[in-house]
Amino acid sequence: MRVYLEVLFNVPVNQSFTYSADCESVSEAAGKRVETRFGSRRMTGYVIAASQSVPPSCPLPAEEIKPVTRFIDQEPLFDGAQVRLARWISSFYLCSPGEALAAMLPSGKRESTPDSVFTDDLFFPEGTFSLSSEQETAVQGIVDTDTTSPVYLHGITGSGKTEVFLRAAEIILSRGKDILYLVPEIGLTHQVVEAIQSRFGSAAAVLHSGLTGSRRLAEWQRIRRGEARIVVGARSAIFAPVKNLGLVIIDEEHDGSYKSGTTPRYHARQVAMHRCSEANCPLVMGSATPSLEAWYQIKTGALRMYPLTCRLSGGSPPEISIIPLGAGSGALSEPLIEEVRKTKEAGRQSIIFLNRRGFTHFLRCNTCGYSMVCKNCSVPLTLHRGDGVMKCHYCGWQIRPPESCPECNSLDVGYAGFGTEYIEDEVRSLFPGYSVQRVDTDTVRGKDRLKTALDKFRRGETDILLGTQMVAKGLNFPGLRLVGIALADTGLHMPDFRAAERTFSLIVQVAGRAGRYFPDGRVLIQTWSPNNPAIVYASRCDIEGFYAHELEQRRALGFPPFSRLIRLVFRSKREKTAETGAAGAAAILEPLVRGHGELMGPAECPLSLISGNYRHQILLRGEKITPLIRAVNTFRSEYKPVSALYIEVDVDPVHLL
DNA sequence: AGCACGCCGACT
DNA sequence: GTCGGCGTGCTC
Repeated sequence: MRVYLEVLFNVPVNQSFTYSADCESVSEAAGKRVETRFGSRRMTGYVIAASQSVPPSCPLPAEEIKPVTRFIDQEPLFDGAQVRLARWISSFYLCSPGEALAAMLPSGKRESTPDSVFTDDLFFPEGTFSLSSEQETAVQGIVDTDTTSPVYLHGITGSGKTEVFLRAAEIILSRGKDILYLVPEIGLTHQVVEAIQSRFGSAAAVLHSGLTGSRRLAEWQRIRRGEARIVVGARSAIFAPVKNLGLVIIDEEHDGSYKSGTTPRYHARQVAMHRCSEANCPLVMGSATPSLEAWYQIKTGALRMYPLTCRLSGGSPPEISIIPLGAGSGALSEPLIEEVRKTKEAGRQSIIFLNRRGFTHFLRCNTCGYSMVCKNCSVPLTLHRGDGVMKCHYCGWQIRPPESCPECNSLDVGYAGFGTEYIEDEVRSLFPGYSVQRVDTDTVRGKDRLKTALDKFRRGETDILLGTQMVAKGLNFPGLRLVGIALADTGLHMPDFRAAERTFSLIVQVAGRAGRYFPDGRVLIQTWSPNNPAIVYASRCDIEGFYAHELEQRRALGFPPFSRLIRLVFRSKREKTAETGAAGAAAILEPLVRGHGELMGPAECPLSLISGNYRHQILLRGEKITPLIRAVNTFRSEYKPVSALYIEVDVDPVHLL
């Protein structure tokens, strides 16, 4: 039987294409992938519909319609619900439906079987040990069928969030519904994955980044067939094809990896909200340091918050001290050196935490730590050596760099980097005879080497671990006593309005590592800005205080959560093209957003040159996101960019570099 | 997004 | 005289 297929491709074209195929029946084709000729190249296409007649959307006569080369899948991969979700993604995040669908689906060609088999194929709920009353209340709040507003579990590290999630999952599963359990990208949430696999056996599917395409496809089909009913995975697991969605769990909700960095630039939390409201099922998120967006919703009552205040594993919060750095400081201060020694003498271990290398083009007073921010946006200004001015990358405001510090009149103002890259040498020479291990993406390639390094530390074979973000999450080390944060400021000088939020969150998360098992944990925060609110509140573990302060800042400056943003990046090999392209776009966009918000910029992106491309940006800001999306849509249809100019659209951006 | 087709400068 | 630059337009 000759059938006509409506096919989408992973190309930025808002259109489907018609192909033909010989099938047993019309219904067997939809939801499968096909291999086709598309123009002059071979491509994978997604069959979203099939019929016996040429669909009206096809402008060609039947005889010019090409046949597909072959069907890739035996079984369908997706159904109407997923196509609808793809269309929603495409309209919200401004990409083509084909791009959205491609991002949702696994790319494996043939299913393969797992190399490790489950020993326990039985689903066995584990209702034996009891929850605290706080935990019990939270579980009831999540599974309560009378209210469907999302729930937030706010709890410090070790307060038993995972147990609440798992208990709620058991209850939802017992009602015959399915669960999506999202964890951050960094594959260090082993405990959660292991807990789920041991508790739910083969009813669980794990979609981690280490899976091959064919394994991923096999897991995907297990989910589709209803064999796996609880899915654990990173961002893209929000698209898992569970039949009867009953609960979505987002662990470490504040984590930036929930936002996709490539088209479609979706946020798993936003997609989760959409899926849950379609399925009329609960959504629960949790973190010790919620995103400001989430915190604001808790305060307005849009999210129901359940606090978890007890440290179940015993121990007490670590003692946290701020160590101010000043002129002439080395990378390690005297107090930190002293504490590392004391820790070793006590037979315990230290972690020295290094942030990523900071942004070096900002101006800092080397006497008082003052750094210059935009008067409109309160975002760090970056220096342009070429024209000798400081510029704001949000609004374009600029000013000449001062000769002396506006705060303390010191003449020692400059742009010097911090030199944390030499910290390893310094540590080794300061502590001869100590075993030192550095853990970051440069030194630890591949998951095995990371795991080996961390296992070694856990067994107490390493005295000092030098680490980046990788060691900041989800790991418990029994022998750990001291956490030193080499330079808490680095993040603060990022030209990004979320800099304070990230710095605060990082310090609180890192501090949570120390004193997890022992009552005498110590955290030392080295900083040039000992009075910075993010650092001061973090050092006191004053969550409420920080959020109240930061919300006021955001309100005053009109940034999220008090507004929504769309970022447009104009990228070109030629500086002028990017600049004039952005200017031309701004002229069209400005009247389109008027009445719904404002246009900020155009300005150079903080990272103005990435792999040979010059980048300029426009930020649209408004109270509601929908009119802004509409404005960008109209703009896209009106504005024909000159050649070699590429436009990237990011709805609700989380990184503005 | 690719990729082919097409129209103007520096090479054997 | 060609090789190749990337601007323009299309993909069922």
